[in-house]
Amino acid sequence: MAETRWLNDREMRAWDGFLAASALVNRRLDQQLKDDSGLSHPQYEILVRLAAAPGRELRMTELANGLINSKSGLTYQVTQMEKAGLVRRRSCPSDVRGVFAVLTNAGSARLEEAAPGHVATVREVLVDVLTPEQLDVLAEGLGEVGRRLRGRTG
Amino acid sequence: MAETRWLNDREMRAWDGFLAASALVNRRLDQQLKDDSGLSHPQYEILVRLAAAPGRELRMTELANGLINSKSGLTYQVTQMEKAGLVRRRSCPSDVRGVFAVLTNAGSARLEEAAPGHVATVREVLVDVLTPEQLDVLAEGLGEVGRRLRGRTG
DNA sequence: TCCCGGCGGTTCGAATTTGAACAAACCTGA
DNA sequence: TCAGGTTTGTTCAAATTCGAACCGCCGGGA
Repeated sequence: MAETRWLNDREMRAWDGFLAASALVNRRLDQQLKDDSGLSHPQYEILVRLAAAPGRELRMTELANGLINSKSGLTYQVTQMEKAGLVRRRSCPSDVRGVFAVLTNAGSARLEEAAPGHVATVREVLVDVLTPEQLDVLAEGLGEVGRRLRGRTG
Repeated sequence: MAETRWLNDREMRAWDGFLAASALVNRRLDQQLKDDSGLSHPQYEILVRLAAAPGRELRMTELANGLINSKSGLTYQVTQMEKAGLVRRRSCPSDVRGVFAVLTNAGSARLEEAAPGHVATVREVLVDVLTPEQLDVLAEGLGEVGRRLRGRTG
């Protein structure tokens, strides 16, 4: 076991800041979405992804790989959203095992309804707090962080 | 309702990056801690805070305000950790309602044991991925984000 | 002294999350 | 054609989370 390289002051401040911001932002987002739209953050993310997907549908696995949650977690959420009429399941014609999650019109409407408030909160808690230069650094740095982590199974 | 100011490309990239990194980093951290030390990330955070506190003890409320989780969530975790012998409850002499969470020697030992692996992972997923300049921007920018959010009740 | 609003923690129930186990279908190579 | 390993999505039990309700206690003012 090599000698531990502890974090110096600069590194510690960055790490603490990241961790705290991460927790607080997520909490706030969840709260705002639930209060204003009755959607959880994971559910909102699913709607966004489906809305952006060609044909407004995605395979369960693709959806899970996005980042949201584990496979089983996704199954749960999609089931909930299906009950709420926001999403519909469609079996894949070329692979019997496969399942598409399809965005319904109701789901699309719900998303459009929730989006403005969500964006406003995103600005309030993060985007409008930072300068354009800071935003660029964030995009580049954290983008790389995410890229390196993506692909690991959970 | 004012016109919605949607996110431009730069803002979107920053936001996506932040969100993805946040989720992925947290997932990875949780996994590493659990695998190597049998601690959850919340539990690790509690140990760190207590270790840094004068007398190695903190009031429940102070601990909850840190950021971890809701009051009830903290009650749950402290109970778990008490069962595991990592922490002990001590009632506050000057206020019957008050409760201190106190770090035990076992808790302290457990933390020292877990820390090297944790720090290594923190470096691997974030700190060593970024340049010193990026770390500074992160610390400053996200520090401000956190500061603005802190103090809201969950 | 007594009353009342607020604080500190816990308890409760409901919702959500996760990993492991599972069953079925797919695909590759012999 | 067939065996074997892999992929897909679901099910299951267990752990964790949250918010709301709750109880007892604190402190200030009448």
